[in-house]
Amino acid sequence: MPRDAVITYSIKELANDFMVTARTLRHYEEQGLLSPGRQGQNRIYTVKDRARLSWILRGKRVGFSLTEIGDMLDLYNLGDGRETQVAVTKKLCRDRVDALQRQMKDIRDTIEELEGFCEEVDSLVKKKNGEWIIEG
Amino acid sequence: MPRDAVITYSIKELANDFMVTARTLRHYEEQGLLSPGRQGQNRIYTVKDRARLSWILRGKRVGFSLTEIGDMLDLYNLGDGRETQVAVTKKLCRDRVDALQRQMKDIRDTIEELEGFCEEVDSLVKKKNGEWIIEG
DNA sequence: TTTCGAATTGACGTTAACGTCAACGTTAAG
DNA sequence: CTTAACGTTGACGTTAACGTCAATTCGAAA
Repeated sequence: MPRDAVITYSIKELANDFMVTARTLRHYEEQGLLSPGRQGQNRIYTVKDRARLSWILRGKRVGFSLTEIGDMLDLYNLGDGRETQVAVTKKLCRDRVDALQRQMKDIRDTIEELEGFCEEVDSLVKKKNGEWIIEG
Repeated sequence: MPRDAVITYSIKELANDFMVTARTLRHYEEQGLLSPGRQGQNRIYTVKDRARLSWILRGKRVGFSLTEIGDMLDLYNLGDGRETQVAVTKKLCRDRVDALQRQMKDIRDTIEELEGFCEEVDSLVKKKNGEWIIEG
């Protein structure tokens, strides 16, 4: 029972919730992607850490490496509004978006190809049946 | 100059065309993804090999592993029209398509987030300028 | 107080997808 | 004939993203 009303998670809780191992969370921390607080020696994860992890995992699913994800998370840590930094950040952002859009096209094409193949298989079977071929 | 009118490619030609190394093509062959003919000792790639390679690389771009891509290419080698095999093949196909569609959603979400962040950065700068803050 | 479960920190192992390098064969040009 | 360019087969190296295991430590329950 939490003494305060602050929602936190143990490493295993968070790991289970996101279907990853505790080792994975420690690894992400080693890589600087997460930095949970400590309660004594143990890690305690907040809701913000949760959101961050969610972002990380989605990044992975779309094919980014951990270092790339780290870079993207760093973008959020601007703080200083130096004009050049802002410009750089926005360019990186747009580059990412472009890459993702190219990836979407690839996926669409692959889906089409797979569905086309699926139909091909169907018609192949029907043809066989049409010629009264019961089994190959 | 080719003696016949059959279009073929050397390993380096193909590699250059697709912006990969020769080693990569040999690696794909080791993994059974490609099986070019030989002219003496040298590999000769046909137009079919080209198409296969194109498929492989697109598969990579959408996040499949080489073994997964190999499995998918094997689907095309049905030949035997055994009913069960056909069913299995179609299920694998559909599973792939589902996975790809989930991936598309992830990508769309990520794009949204990135664009949202981009605008956030913009408004942050304008605010600063509105308050006559030239530089952070 | 002992014991148990959950967490921690090293540190080394593993897999995928190539990179890199050595040693060698072939062919066309000078 | 010899050099260069291109190709070949091992075979070992590398990086990323964790897995795995050993040796603790800590807090709560029996």
